[in-house]
Amino acid sequence: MQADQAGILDTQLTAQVVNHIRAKIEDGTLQPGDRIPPEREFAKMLKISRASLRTGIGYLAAMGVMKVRHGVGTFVSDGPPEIGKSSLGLLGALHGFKAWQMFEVRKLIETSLAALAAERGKEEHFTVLAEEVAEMYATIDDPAQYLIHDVRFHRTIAEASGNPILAALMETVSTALYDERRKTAERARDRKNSLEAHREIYRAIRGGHPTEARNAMERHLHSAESELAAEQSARVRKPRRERKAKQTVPA
Amino acid sequence: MQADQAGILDTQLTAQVVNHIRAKIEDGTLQPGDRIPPEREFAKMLKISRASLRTGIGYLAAMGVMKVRHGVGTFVSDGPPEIGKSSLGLLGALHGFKAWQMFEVRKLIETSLAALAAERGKEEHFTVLAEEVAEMYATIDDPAQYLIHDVRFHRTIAEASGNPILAALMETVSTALYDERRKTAERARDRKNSLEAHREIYRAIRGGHPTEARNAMERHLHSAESELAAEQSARVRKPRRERKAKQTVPA
DNA sequence: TGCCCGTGAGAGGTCGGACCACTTGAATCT
DNA sequence: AGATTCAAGTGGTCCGACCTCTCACGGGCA
Repeated sequence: MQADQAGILDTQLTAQVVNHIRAKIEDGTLQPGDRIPPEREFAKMLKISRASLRTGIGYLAAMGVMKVRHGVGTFVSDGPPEIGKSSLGLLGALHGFKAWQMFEVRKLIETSLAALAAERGKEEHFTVLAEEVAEMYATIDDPAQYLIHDVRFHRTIAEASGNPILAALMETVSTALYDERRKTAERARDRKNSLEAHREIYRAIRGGHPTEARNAMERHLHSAESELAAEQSARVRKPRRERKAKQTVPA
Repeated sequence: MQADQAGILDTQLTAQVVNHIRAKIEDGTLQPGDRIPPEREFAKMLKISRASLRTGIGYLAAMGVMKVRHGVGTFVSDGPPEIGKSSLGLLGALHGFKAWQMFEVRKLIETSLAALAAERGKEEHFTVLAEEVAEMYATIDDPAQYLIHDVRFHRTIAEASGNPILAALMETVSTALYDERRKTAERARDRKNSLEAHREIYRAIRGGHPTEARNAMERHLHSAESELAAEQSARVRKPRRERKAKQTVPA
């Protein structure tokens, strides 16, 4: 488990900080929501400077393991797990990920999530799903509100799947995809179709039909992708600039 | 471009650094392999202290976007993309991810990868796959070497899938899973089975049969999981390594 | 009594600038 | 020519001072 191997952590000291906290987490000394000592104290304990300690904490914060609150303290993250949620967008720009590739991943994950939810979902999840569908009906004319319930619907399915890793991955991909489309305004007709699709998904899941749930989700995402593509094709695309020499770039 | 989504970035200044570089990457000014100015210079340009700059760079490095090389410089990452590769293990410990959950994700991703590879793979990929299978034959009695080719085989399939995001996710999950089992010694008979499985997968992919490829991969991973479970259950009375010793903080 | 606001302790955030450690390649010695 | 040395350049660490943000305590006022 001392997995710094491929890790190529910044340096010795940050690695020391990370391992120290990692150990505390793995043996249960530190649990979600717990607070670590003030930086000045902690630095003294570890016999390193405050700056180095902060580097290590920053690393953990970037991974989503720690949460720093100015003026309050530093805590172990206690919300739902996040895997590279904030980095996918940037990595996409860097490596030239295409929207269809992200969508392909999303479809893969969400269809499986739907199937798993149909298999393992509990009554409590079904209840929430039903509520969200109802809310979508109620907010069919309010795009912003509708979107909130749409997101919650998918998130609940993820939770019902019983696989938090898959749920986290869905969150990551969805977020990156959402950033891509944030500027596009959904059309009312799209929401109408979307609503129907969600109802189908809900029924398949509640009925305990994995394959149907998977197919319904597949159809839903497929049409969502088509709508998104249609909207985006109407927009101007900025081309990537060409650069050959690998040298220092002026700021 | 936009203000970082819900981005709970550490602070204003780190956000400034991240956005500055993000912008450069998004408009193509910075590309993989490029070097950014020396910290002292760069800090002066951005009119912030070197410490703050380093915080921002550390954040980007943690996300896998930047690569810092002591005594040389700081570069934009130029290898294959990584999504939370180093964080999954820690997040697993924190949120209590189970091995079966990780395996479930791995199966989902790799089976899809195999199917996609069968659809989209190019001759070059097939050639490499064939070579790796041959190497596996040759190293059937050398666990360490065998493992290397095993990994390369799967990695090549990922590349052949034409979806770098999915490939990166596979890498992430595999790494985390590998950390769990690094101590277990594979048995010769397992490698024998494994080898057969790889041959089947290879043939299905080369033949352009997505469904067969998916099924073959499914079978392969299923038996791999069983073997892993068998090995781990065999070592009862040894639940977790005791890292109490390391609690004493190596100074 | 009870609400409001000032205030200070404590926590993280930023700073600058000295000094250490690592890489690299040019200058020097053999 | 080849091996060795060394200095410049770049990231790594440290110190210690000061700024900003939160929050709770407690006095003042209604």
